[in-house]
Amino acid sequence: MPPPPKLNRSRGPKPVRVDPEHILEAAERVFAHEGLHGASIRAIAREAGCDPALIYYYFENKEAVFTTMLDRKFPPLVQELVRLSDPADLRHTSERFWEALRTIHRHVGQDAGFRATVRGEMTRGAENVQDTVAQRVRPLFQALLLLFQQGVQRGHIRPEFPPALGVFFFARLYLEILDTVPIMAQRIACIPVEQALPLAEHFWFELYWRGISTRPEDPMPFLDPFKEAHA
Amino acid sequence: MPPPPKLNRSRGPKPVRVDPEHILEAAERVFAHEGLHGASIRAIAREAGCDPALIYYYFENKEAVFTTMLDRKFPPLVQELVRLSDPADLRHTSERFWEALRTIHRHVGQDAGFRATVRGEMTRGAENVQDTVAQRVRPLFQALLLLFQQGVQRGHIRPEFPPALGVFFFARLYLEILDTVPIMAQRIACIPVEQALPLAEHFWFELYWRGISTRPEDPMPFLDPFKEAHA
DNA sequence: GCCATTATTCAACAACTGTTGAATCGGAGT
DNA sequence: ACTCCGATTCAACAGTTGTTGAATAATGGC
Repeated sequence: MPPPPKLNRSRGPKPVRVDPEHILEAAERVFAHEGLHGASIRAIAREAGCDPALIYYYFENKEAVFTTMLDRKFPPLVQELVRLSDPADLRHTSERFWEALRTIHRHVGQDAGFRATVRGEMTRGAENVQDTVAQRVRPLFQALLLLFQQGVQRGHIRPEFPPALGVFFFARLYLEILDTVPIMAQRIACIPVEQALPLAEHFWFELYWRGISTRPEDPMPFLDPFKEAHA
Repeated sequence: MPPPPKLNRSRGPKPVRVDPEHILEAAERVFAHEGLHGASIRAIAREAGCDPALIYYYFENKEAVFTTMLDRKFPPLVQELVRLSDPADLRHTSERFWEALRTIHRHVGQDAGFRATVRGEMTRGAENVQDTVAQRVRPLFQALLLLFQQGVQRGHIRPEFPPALGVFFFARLYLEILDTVPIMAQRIACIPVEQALPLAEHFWFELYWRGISTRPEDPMPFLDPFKEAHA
């Protein structure tokens, strides 16, 4: 008796092609909750609505999916920050830094998964993954460094503050705020989550600028004031 | 032919008993690199030099190992911070905050794994694990909040700064510095790692205090100055 | 010397992981 | 009509995971 003709009618091209883009978007969502290590190929495939093997058809392995995802996210952000650090921009340094903050917010503010992944792989990931991430972060760091140094030259920023540290505090700690303020607000401090983040951004920037500024008490008119009660 | 008498002489009590303490210490080391999700019972057992099943003899499951570990670490830290927030302590608020920073450093500064785990499970962990962690963090938060509020009352801290945010920035961002400065120094900014962390702590505190202080320009004599060149 | 208890391991379970080779289907080219 | 190729899936691989039930050895009490 010949084996019953398995009704694998599902093989072959689908009505709508599952292209790499589609897989990357699914991967992003899955990496979000799980991190690089925790996100399984099967979970990504499930999210993308295809078979795990199809992912290997388009990508060499799991790590390639991850790095390709990075390469889609980082360049636009870096480009915008590079434009911001143009020496011809003569606005006050505090305002340019505020703009930098908003730029970062626009690019990665909605994407907790991306941030968690980058941070996770940076601090805990395997050696080569750390390198991969660091490579992408470095130009971002360089752009902000330029901005910082211009601030020192123009007398807006305290010259004794180590620029590398200044940039690190600005960017990395801001990401940390995006990541943890919602959770802390909810679980520890019992602040309504929607108010927590804008409030935190405002006061983080204020604190930061006072910290590095040569004239900490100067007003920052471009910052919308939060006059209402604070928890 | 009867099955050969398996020479399982290794069963039964060992010459030295593997007590729960020993397992917890091993678990701490393993959670360090891997996080709660990534650390396997088998890896912990290997580190402790026993069989995985023995861990289930002492602990209900993996999560129980984790929470027991938390319960050994948190209380001493909290206790010390509570002592620090005693209203009878009349030193200047900046000095007390600096002491709080050093206290945190003493308790969790050496233990990157503990920090990574707490942070990881807090932001990414399952719902109930998040609760577990939050429960342990809350008293710590409360102690620092008290310190902050005393600072406001004594006129040292800007009253318009939301206290919850102030405390959050202080503690959570400091942990972030402990975690990421070494890596950033090495991979991005190319600063020697040994110098990076003390430098970062110093300037973080300075920045923070200027940010929340009513008199940001006042000197802080208790801070050892870093007069040497900064990268 | 027997017995119960305690500490320890073994061996297996089912579920999951990254990855691969072969199979299949649909359409384009000729 | 035939062939070829790109897109897709199936089924399996070897490994790892959390967890458990039974087996075993040493120890202490009687």
